Amino acid sequence: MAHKRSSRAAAGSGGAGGRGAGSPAFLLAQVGAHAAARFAERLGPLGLTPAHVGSLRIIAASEGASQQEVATRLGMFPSRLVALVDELQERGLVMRVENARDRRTYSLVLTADGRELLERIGRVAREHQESLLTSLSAEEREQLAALLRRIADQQGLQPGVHPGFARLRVKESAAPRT
Amino acid sequence: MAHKRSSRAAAGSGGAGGRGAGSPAFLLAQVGAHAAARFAERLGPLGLTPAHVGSLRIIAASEGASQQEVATRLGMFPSRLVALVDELQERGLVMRVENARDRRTYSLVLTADGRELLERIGRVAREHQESLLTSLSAEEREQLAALLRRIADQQGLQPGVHPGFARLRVKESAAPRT
DNA sequence: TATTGTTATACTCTATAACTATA
DNA sequence: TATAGTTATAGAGTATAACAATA
Repeated sequence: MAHKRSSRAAAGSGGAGGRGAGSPAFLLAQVGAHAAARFAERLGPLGLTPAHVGSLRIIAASEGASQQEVATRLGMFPSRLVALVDELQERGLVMRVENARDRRTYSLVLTADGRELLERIGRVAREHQESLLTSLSAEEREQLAALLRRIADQQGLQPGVHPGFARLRVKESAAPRT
Repeated sequence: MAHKRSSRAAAGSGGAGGRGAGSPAFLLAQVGAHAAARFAERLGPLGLTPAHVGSLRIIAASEGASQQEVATRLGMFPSRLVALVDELQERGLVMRVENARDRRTYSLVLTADGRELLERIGRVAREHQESLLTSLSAEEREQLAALLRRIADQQGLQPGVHPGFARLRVKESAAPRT
């Protein structure tokens, strides 16, 4: 049903070559955005956003870290993390533990519910992946992951940190100079 | 320099398996967002956004289409396309040609400058791709593209249409039910 | 009455900048 | 004085709804 006879042939400029709408770079952005959107959809019923999940994962991976540290790792502004942690705390997923040595800081810790939810998120993520990569065999999935890891490493991306967490602003810049 | 000894090993839950921060699905979203952000950066000096470029490409690929048609293909609201076309028109890249048969509609056409700029964008896109995929050989790039095309086709993605054009809203949804 | 293009309004989201309390 | 966390403000961006012209 989804196959309209190699649907991605025309549109754009060249053919299957290396540029335009069919280029690996564009496909990467396109499929990646699709993957992110679908995952966000699956998170909806849990009342979570991708940013929530990213925060939970970082907090779980670095127990006791301060908000500044977590914000830095996620590449987001501290003021933004405050709101996220507020929400996670209200729902009993995360605790702000007072730090005796420096009473300005809090140590962020997951609650039991938080850890439980994280496991549930893991199941949702696996369902999502299965649905997304259903057209690829196990070997092909590993092949894809290997290629992507190479790119991610070379580009200096941090594991577990989605660039969308830090909303990079694209300056409108000055004159067009067409 | 970028290699901190297989940097993406820890963080998240499992190892290199299939889930968490190192899963193909997450990598796809992560690398895809990175690719999109970098491309947007390169577009900055041209005074363009990815949405501008997407519109230009669709208009070029379907000369004379109405705004409704273009908006539908891009998956965006007509009211949003109006603003984009306004800007493209102001800069002499696109023309709204009156339609004799139906005077409610305009046929969107690229100007000579528009076509020229589109070629320039093509060069920028190739530079971007080269910089993004510098760690992959030519065969590996084609391999990657082939895998992504399979996913895109199976998922019903339209060639040349980035999901980000249609800002899908993720409802906060009702109760968490943690 | 329905549809195209347009304009106007409201809303969401986020960066930035103050502010406080501790150091 | 500098820093962690917080709060408040403002600005960008976009969906939604209303509107005018034409079919």
